[in-house]
Amino acid sequence: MYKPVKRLSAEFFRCDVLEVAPALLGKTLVRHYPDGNTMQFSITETEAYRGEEDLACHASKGRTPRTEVMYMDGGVVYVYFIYGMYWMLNFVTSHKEYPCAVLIRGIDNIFGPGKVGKMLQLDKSFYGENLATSTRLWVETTKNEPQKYIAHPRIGIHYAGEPWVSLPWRFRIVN
DNA sequence: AGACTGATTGGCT
DNA sequence: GCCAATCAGTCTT
Repeated sequence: MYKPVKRLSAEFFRCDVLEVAPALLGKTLVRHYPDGNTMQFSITETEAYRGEEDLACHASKGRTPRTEVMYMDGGVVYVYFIYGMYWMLNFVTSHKEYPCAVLIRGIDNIFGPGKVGKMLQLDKSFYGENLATSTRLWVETTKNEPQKYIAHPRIGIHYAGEPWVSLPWRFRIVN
């Protein structure tokens, strides 16, 4: 049965990041490029960062100019530049004053958040982009059923220590 | 004003 | 497994 494709509303992002992160798997990420082209990608891997108490979350160091957007209501974009090379794409979730975000680690056959950001041609101007109203980046539902996934520990956060390095907060589609 | 670090990637040992 | 590339944000002086 056909189900119309439609953009995810802000409400989709305004619940627990541990619900939103796996729910984004299989959803369609749409990018309208400056050259006029539009491309769609299926989200294949996500990772959850949850509040100041999560020592792997950037907000664990408190509210700063960089993390400010994470303290907004869910449904906006958090991008940051890292290792002098990569723009990382995150969606802010939950509600005001509870800084949580989902890192997009994989889309289609692209594995790795650095490569995702490169493919999407992200830059600082996407900081705070509203996913409900943006004309260049948003997420749509698909006609597919919810995707099966496996949860794994998060990558590249050894500095956070236990229990954060071991929590299965990375979600990956399985066939 | 200067030093350090990192939610990565790709290349080399 | 190790390490360089490369720089904004953050912390220290």
